[in-house]
Amino acid sequence: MLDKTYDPHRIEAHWYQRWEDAGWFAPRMTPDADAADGGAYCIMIPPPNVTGSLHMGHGFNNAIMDALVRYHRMCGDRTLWQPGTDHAGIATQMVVERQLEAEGKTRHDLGRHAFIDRVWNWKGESGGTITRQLRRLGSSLDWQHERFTMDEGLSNAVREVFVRLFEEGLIYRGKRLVNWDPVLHTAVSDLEVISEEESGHMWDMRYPLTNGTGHLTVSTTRPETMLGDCAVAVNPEDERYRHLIGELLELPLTGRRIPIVADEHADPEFGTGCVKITPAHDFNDHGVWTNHRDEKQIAEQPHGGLINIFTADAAIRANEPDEGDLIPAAYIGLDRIDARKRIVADLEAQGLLAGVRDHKLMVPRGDRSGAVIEPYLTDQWYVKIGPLAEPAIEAVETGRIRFVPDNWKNTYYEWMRNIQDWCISRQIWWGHRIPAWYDAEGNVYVGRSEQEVRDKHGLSADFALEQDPDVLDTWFSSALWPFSTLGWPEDTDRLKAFYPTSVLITGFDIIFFWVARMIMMGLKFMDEVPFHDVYIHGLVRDAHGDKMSKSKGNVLDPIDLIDGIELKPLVEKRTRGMMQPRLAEKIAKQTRREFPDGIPAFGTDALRFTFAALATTGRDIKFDLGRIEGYRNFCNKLWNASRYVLMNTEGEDCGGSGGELELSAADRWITARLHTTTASVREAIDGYRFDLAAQAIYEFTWSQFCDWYLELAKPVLTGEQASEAAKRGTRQTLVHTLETLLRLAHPFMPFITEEIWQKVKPLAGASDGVGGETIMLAPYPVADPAGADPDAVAEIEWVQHFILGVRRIKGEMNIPPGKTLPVLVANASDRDRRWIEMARPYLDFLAKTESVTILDDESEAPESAIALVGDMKILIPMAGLIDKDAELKRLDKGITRLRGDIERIEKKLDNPSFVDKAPAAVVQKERDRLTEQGAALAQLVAQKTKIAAL
RNA sequence: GGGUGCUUAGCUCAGUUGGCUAGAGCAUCGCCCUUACAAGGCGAGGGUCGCAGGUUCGAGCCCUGCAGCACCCACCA
Repeated sequence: MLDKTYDPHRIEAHWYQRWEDAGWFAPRMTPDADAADGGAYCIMIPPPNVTGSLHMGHGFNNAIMDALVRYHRMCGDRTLWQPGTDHAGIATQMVVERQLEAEGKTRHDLGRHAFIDRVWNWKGESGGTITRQLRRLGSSLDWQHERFTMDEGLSNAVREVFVRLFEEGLIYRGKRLVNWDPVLHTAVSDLEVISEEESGHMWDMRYPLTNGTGHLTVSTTRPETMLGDCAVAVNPEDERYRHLIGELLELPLTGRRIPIVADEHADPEFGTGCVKITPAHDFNDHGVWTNHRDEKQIAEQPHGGLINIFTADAAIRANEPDEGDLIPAAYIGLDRIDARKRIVADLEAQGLLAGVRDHKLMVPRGDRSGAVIEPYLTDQWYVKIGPLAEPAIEAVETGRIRFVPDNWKNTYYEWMRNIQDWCISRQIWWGHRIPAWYDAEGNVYVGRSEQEVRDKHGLSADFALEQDPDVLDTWFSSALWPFSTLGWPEDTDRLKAFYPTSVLITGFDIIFFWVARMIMMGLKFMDEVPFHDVYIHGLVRDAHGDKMSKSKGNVLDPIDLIDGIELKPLVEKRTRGMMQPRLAEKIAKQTRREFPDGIPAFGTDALRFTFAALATTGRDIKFDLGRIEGYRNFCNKLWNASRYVLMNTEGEDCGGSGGELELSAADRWITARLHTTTASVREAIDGYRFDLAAQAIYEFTWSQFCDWYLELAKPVLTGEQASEAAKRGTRQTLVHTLETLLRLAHPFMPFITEEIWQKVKPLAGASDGVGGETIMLAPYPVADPAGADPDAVAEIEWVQHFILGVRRIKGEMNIPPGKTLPVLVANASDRDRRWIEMARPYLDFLAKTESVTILDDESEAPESAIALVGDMKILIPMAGLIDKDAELKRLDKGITRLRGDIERIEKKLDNPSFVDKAPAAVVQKERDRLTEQGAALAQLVAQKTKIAAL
């Protein structure tokens, strides 16, 4: 027997342990001759940061993946859910650097080798956190094959891919403008730069013409970059300046002369129409420079016009020996902000500042450091992306890869068709070292190892080679995830069995970072798409729709929802490590207001069911505690219903004895409903509509099984007059329905279903081939089209209407539900009479009927409150119970509703074009309804007249 | 500037090729500790489906325009 109360904590821990120890998460590698083999099904986990911890996004993402994986496993597919973690280069390195900072050290104090050791240590220390938390969620991942992006095999795959791409000319090294993070001292890709509008200023600066005829005024948001100007551009069509093209300007503060060039980039409508060109510090300017670099006046500029003025810290650099005073001494060493102030002041002093005004501008910041990103000239490695993007676009166009919801393909196309070469080198230490070596002359050699390079190029052991200090962008290794985790470049059994994978489950935020790159790399190296479907889910937001973030203090930890948390530790957790004490105070206050009693423990199943229920397509989800509370209650409901079933079946004859078996209409009805539900749930899951699946399970369990079937079963189970055969039939139906329901719900609530199933299984017998050790390997229910039972459904619906009619009268007349009443029935057909006879135990039990008297002549009836079941009237004598006025009001309400309805239908049917053009079935439906409503109306009106006359 | 999504009950959301009286959960209001469950049972109230047009016999759903919200991409120095 189950415990009296549902306690998620007690059942969850031990079941997970059991599942994992038994090896049930591992995929079957070969087709099973006995089982219906559905082929391979595989999902790759989006690898979380190895040193990270679980957040709501992971919770959501994994709840969906596990539901799919458990469903397919139960369907008999050879199912693999591949686990693993990501080294998350910059993010992880930053964490360790922050630890060092607390000790007053930098990574340079340790040196590269010791620093990397330290990161590995940190990984060892905190690396188990997230995988432990994934286990708490019940995730059925194949842990025996867990991978890490920097383990030996995956590193090998990374080098292999790099070398092959390089040999094909798809990886190259070049000096270009990159997004430079002056705090982290590394290049980052376009995707890692977040531009947001900020308040700034626009400065108008005068550049004097060398011919003494005046000056041009240029506007800029970044005056300090003027030290690197190589020209001023005007639009060739601009009448105001056309005659000045080719003239020279004196670049203030430097004494350098720069030309006026004609370029479309200059918009005559904007500002003064004159643009300063700083090719080494602005992407657009660099483009202009490219167009004009061969013109004599530009080519004669220092460095051909491409003048870098910054250090890696974005401070003004010193002059090189051969540069003379290219950079004026006054500014050297100043940080870009100080330099700006100084330059503006100096220009003003010289009368060259024409004005300054407030200006909103988009400021690019590094997504990790928050530092303002600087366009900066450096040597970097790039992937030539065009040739890779083309087949990747085609794979989606031809439907080999399908986005769910479909509209995300537009986002994908948009980016892929405008894609830029991918800067893959990072000037950090934690990551895959670029497999390239340089000799003293700077020649580059690329190979899988230094030895391979030496062998290939015939370099002797004493020939000095130095490996490129840079590491690869984290996403480079992530891009290989779908095949590298399966053993590539080896041709392993797992690779053969599970690539291409079935579906990728992820958020829209990494479509570019990850999804697109996996598609490109998969097609390139496997010659096949990495997955067939991409299911894109929304973001988990807080109850108000705000993004969860540490700084807003509105983060919910999935583990806290599972285990519960007291207010005090919750506040402590939310305010820990806050930089600003004032912010911490505000968050503490807000948390105390929102969770005055902390967060109660809801359990994993409730959390997972909530995620499933909220997983509507193409929409972010607002996580409201009310929802999870509701689904915790649902778990409780299932628990208690199961207790009831067990109470009545354990130790009883559930039909296994071979004794005579009789199935009641209720038994057949719930069985029919179970088939319908099974069909909807399967259809919903197959269509990635987890919300609909959850809803169907919830509705069946609560509103059908608990509210009606268990109640209808009671008179049979406890009734004196019910036959043994009927009791056996009901017991069998109870057990069978519950057992099937548990399997149906298992992918969404793995723990509670397993716990209960273990108790129910022995009673259910092996009739459904469910004799196994665990529900997670039991077959998923199949809907039998023959399971529909229209007769039973009609009869039970009639019973329900009868009961509802009586209850409604009681409810509205404030008669206690438990009070038994004599009930009269008039205008009963033969079928009604038959059903009344059969349903008496149900009616007595659920409608609390004291007696049910069939009137052959309605005129015999005393004054009564009335309810209709089709044409049949249910009459409850009013004497002493029912208020005349209240009953009249009730009748009026019904009459008004019916009249309105009838009016609408008549209008429709009077419209010749409706009768003419609408499908016959629709018209007939309306006609039937009119008849029905008309009869009902007549009954109510007659009743009203009768009552009113009293 | 380009794009995507959203707007349905007090709140959070369903509503799948257009067709019964637009549904659910939560919240609200009554009546109930009925022997599985008060984390419960029974009943009730609550919506001119963002606005304005159009197509259609018929529109929450399709088309056009507008408004508001959210997000993505690009960017004028």
